[in-house]
Amino acid sequence: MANQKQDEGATAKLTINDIARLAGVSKKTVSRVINRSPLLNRETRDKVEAIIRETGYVPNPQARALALGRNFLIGLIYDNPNAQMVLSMQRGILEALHGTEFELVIRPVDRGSNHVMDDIRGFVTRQRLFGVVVLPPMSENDALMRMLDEQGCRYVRMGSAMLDDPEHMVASNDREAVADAVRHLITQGHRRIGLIAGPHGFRSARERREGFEMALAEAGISLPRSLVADGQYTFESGLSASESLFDLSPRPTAIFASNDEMAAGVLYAARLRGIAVPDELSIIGFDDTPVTTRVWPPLSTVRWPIVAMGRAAALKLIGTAIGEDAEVNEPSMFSSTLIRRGSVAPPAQT
Amino acid sequence: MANQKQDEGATAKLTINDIARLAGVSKKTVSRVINRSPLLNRETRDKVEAIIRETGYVPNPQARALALGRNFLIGLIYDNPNAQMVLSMQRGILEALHGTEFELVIRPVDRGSNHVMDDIRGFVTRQRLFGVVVLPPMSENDALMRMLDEQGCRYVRMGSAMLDDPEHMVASNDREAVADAVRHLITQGHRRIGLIAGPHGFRSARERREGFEMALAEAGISLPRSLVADGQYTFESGLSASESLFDLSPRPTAIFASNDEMAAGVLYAARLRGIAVPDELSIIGFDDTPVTTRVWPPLSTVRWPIVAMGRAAALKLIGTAIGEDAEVNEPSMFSSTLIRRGSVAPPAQT
DNA sequence: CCTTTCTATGACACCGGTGTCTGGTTAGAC
DNA sequence: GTCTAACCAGACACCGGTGTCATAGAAAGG
Repeated sequence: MANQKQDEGATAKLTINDIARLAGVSKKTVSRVINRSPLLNRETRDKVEAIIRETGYVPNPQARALALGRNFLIGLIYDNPNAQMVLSMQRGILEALHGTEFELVIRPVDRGSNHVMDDIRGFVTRQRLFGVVVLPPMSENDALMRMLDEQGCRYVRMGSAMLDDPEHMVASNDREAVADAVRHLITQGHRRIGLIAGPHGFRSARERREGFEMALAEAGISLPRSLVADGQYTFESGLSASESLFDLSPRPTAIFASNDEMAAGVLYAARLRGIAVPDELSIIGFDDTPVTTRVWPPLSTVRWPIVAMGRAAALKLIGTAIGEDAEVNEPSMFSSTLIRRGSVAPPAQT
Repeated sequence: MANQKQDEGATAKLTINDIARLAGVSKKTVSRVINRSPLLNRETRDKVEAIIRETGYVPNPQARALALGRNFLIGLIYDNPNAQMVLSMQRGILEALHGTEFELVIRPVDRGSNHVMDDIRGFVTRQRLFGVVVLPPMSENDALMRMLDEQGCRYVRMGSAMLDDPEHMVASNDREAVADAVRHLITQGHRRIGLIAGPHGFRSARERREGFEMALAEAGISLPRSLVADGQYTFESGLSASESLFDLSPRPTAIFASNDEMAAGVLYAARLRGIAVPDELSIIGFDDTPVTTRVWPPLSTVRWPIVAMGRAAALKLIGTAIGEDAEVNEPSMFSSTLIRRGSVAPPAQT
């Protein structure tokens, strides 16, 4: 709109040739300066650097990518109902990428669709991504990883258990974390503890269920099938799943919901029935999403270090970029902790 | 891991030359096929297309970007406390980008930092982005837009009021939406209505406040300064802001919170004080985030079409790509609607 | 049948960087 | 005073596409 820029971009883009001409050197020398080549005369370097600073020259990443044969784009592939977790993961990855020349390209996919595979293939091959981070539940798809391998696309997968080479995986130990949470309930005196499981096909659902069963088994508590209700990781599914649990007689005195959304559903259902939480019913969720502190009473839950895991995943990916054989010492296994809030109490005396 | 791929990428990347050789034509002809040039012999086209299909050739986007002088990356710049809104916006933009060759690169920034401007400049120039979508409150920064202009970077900004040329802006009409919500409260019989305002410096905070004041003025209700509390769009700020409102005597019978997080804070504070909602206090929030349906009672709120607005923003941006002068007929103004849930009732008879 | 016009294709330079190899200086060794 | 080595910097090809222009062959016109 201003009159002085007729053409696109007032700052007519400078090229390496412009800098070379201004500095009176060859483009290759400028290239050396940019890439911090050690075999450069100090004066030459200073001179070129001064020009670069003055002009504000920025190398064209497309040209660089073309010449180098690889680009600086990391993809994030996800298909997860948990918005909060996706966003935290983005944050973690971006923290790791900050200050590097890498950028993050996001790609939500539809797990249900029968061309997910093609979608993702198109995504990674079209953009020639440097690598991708895959979030659960997509990350549990081994066929996808094989495909990525075939396409020569690096990957790191996130998950609830170590499913792969630690070099390609960042995981939290859901099973143990849930077992801890359930042990906490048992310590409080609970014996009839209900489980709202996550959807079939989610590894996290299985891990959490196994942790639940593990803790009960340890304490010698039997688990009738009726105390396990199926959920879909959604608020609504938590709501309806708890209905079936509430119909039981005797009613469970505590419920572990496999994620916070469902735990919020349990709480809501309890209110609808006039069941007091935590006096008549204890609830523990999983994820530590903000909703846990918005409801009343605030929900006890299991917190896992999403941001740190995202950061670790990204560092694993770009670690190989720095030096092909540079040791990548990011941890692969993260542990979660039980956050105690107001939704757990000893069972009523009855 | 498999023995057949020694080198990176089992599918050694095919180039346009390979296709040209296989098809027995020049690379330019292959290029024409890819770009659907109309002046091509049918047979030639079919032959080349067949080869492309068989081999699974995908043009290198970096080379394309270099030759074309522009790339196919859209940036999303945001600095917003509202996770849900950021994610919905991402979804809307991605919907619009789906099926095109554009990808979305995300870039959260720190508004507080005093090198935000440089950060963003680095982002858009380094990657030579095709264009960016800027979310509030960054989108209210006119200096940023000038800078983007200077860098020759297209942009579309999102906001709560039309701040710019409709070509560069997608906005919702927050003022009118809030006025509607408050009119609803007035219709129910409320006269002492409190406001929890958003942070200074957020245009949305101002618009919502003005809508609030507008509705009261229409009804001839005066607004003492004490009925307005400052918030920061966070749950905690809503919580503490409502304390001051609750200390008033007489207490307001209704509170409009400028976003849902703060509305959730009001609800929480009410519970702490033993104030019944909606019997003794009505609450309306803004945004229609999931938390509104997780709490008890579910919160009435104002819903704005985030996803649709994101889609519109992206289409505006890439619309100019299709044909330089193609009419972009995406709407620029969107309107919000009041969602009635359980947090509003007529004031108590007292 | 020859010229003109149009159509379909190819040759070649170019986009903006990087890798390789070569050549000119300078310094150190004899 | 040479010879050699070390060090710097430049020439040039190349990455994988696209734009421009030339040209061969076919179709149209006289």
